[in-house]
Amino acid sequence: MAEVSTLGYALLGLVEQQPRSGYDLRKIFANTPMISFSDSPGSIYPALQRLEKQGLIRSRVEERNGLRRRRLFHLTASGLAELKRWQLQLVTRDDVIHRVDELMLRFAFMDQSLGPHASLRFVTGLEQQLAAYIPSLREHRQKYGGDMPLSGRLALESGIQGYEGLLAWARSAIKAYQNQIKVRRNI
Amino acid sequence: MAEVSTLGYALLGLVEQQPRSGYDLRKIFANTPMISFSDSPGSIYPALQRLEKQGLIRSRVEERNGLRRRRLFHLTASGLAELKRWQLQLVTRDDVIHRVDELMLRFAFMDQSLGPHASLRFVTGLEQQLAAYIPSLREHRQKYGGDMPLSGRLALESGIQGYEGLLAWARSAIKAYQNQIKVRRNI
DNA sequence: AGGTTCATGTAACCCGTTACATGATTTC
DNA sequence: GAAATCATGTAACGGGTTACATGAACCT
Repeated sequence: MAEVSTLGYALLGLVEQQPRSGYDLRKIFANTPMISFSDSPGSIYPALQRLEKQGLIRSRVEERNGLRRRRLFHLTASGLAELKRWQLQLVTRDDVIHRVDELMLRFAFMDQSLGPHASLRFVTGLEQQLAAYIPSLREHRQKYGGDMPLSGRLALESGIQGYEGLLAWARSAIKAYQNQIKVRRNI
Repeated sequence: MAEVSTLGYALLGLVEQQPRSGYDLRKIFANTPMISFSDSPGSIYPALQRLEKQGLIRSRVEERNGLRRRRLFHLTASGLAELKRWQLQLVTRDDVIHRVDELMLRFAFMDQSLGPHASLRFVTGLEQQLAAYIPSLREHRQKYGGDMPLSGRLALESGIQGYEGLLAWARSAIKAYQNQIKVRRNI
């Protein structure tokens, strides 16, 4: 059976929050910071069909007095399990290099499906992978930076600063979760 | 005639620096910060074939005494023109939202093909688009941040900080080019 | 009556991924 | 002589992009 695409996981995370129609999902991709996903019907409706075929979501047509009918999708038990499996994977160096956006997506819905302890483990893993990867970029800059034209050097610099910013973010996220968990325990 | 993919432009930029073989290009994608591109032969060799069919690169087989022969690709005049056309496009809001990586790629090879004035125009345009886009993300955080679970809020925060970091980078790049151009003029 | 928004789809095309395949040369 | 590296390809598959298509309800 085929695998779930990044878009597929975004859809799973959104229909977990509440049952939604294809149109709802398109609006979210068009109007919120999830705008980095395409809101074209040609990507979303086929993706929903695939997820339903795989048994990860199910749909029913909602009849609404006066209003147009629409097809509402909701998550199944196996869809929730697949969502969790995907989120629980260890953060790898490869994720950090090739799939940063997907990492953030995995994290964005994590509290709602797995709770703060899993989220804390995730950002901790991310912090470690970033701390391990960034030095290799710095080394490259030191070795070859002198020979590069200014635009090349600056482009490399932008990559390094992007990862450094992410590392700083991960560290502040760790603290935020440590605080939250401590506070919860004291209630 | 079909268009050039992001990978295609990366290849054009690299063979502009010097003639290179498919294997050279794979090694660059495997061992340098351009590692965010895939180094699989199944992407690179077909991409090179497409570029050659489009007349943007040309190849000759290099015979090397003792060493294996390899196919060296070099940029054609029309390839250089296409590379420049792609790089000279105005930076749009859509670029900033959907194609940040491609923007950096456009910039990375810009000094070598177009010179510092074009690079300065590019980072200036990028700075403007970022400065215009970021407030809409901040607004979203202010409106909906309170209702979001911690992981969602943090994920949004990471996006905002990423764009803010890029904005700071763009401003420092603008200064770097202004200095460079001033110095050049005084020689 | 006409334009906009709501709402859901299909189909062709392209390209990246993954896996398979081959053979020469260098190194140990 | 075996393993690693050099070097170049092909083929099936899947999914995203773009464009096309349809129709109901709402607003003016």
